[in-house]
Amino acid sequence: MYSIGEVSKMFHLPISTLRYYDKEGLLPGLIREKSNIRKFDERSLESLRVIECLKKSGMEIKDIKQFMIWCSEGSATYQKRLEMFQKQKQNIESKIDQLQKTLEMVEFKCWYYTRAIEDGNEAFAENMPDSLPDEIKPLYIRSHT
Amino acid sequence: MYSIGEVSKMFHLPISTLRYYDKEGLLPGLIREKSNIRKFDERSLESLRVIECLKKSGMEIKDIKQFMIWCSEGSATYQKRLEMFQKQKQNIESKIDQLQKTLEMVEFKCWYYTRAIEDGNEAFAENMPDSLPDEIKPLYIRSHT
DNA sequence: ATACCACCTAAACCTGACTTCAGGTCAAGT
DNA sequence: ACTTGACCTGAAGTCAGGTTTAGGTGGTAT
Repeated sequence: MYSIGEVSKMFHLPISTLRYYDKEGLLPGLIREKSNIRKFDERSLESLRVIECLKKSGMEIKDIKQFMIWCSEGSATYQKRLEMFQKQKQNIESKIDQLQKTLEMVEFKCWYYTRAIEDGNEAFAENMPDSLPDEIKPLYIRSHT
Repeated sequence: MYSIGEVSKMFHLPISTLRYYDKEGLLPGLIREKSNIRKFDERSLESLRVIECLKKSGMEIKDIKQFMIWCSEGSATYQKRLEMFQKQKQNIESKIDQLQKTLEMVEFKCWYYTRAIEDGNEAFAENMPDSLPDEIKPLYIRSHT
């Protein structure tokens, strides 16, 4: 059993954030000691680990809350929890795809300014993509579609 | 030359957002017609394309503004613009890495709930990772570190 | 001439995810 | 007795990135 201050240090989260998560219903199993003090057990810590992961994946607080509620409802909600993770898997995959495309555009811009610095101007940009090095062409094409 | 309404349709951005970008200094070259009406030329449209990309990469409005200002300052700022894109390239790469890790965790959870549905309970989770299928073990290990 | 449409501004409002504030409880140390 | 430190609460504040509102201008169609 851990106090809020200890958990704050363990997870590198401000105490205010832990209280906020509790208030928002992200820690449904959280226990209060006599005189109202929060006590985090192993299950609460596991909840925090899951919250950390779901937040990194871009999930919103209210959806994380729904998941935590399902967890506290037992085996009847396995299917819903699975569907939630399957949807989140797709969300993450499409985010990665989007970032890959953005990365190509940014790599193109790196090439572009490297060349502009060499030349001292951007005149080369006037007759693109014909004048492009072959390894840049596919970047250029995809960056502008 | 396009009106704000036309540009709004072309970029699928609300008019209010275009005005907001202008107010925040993201469109330094924007021209006003007699009687104060915004007119978007090819350069403004190219700015909007760049803004779209930089936003997708997760850059903040104030940093995009800085970039746009550098663009309007000519060849003296090529180096700064290059450095900005190089930094942004790294940001995107580490975001992708982070999402890959999160994806592994989410894939593990998909497997976990698929199994829980099969079994009707989560008892199998008690003696993990020993009881894990070999193809899940590496996921499990990485998901919890 | 009046109705309508697309445009304009400043300022207030909104959402999500926190953070800060003002004031209160309680156990332990001096 | 009193101060200190760790905890508690509800309410207000913050920040980014817009959106909405209220009121106003100017050109064209009936």
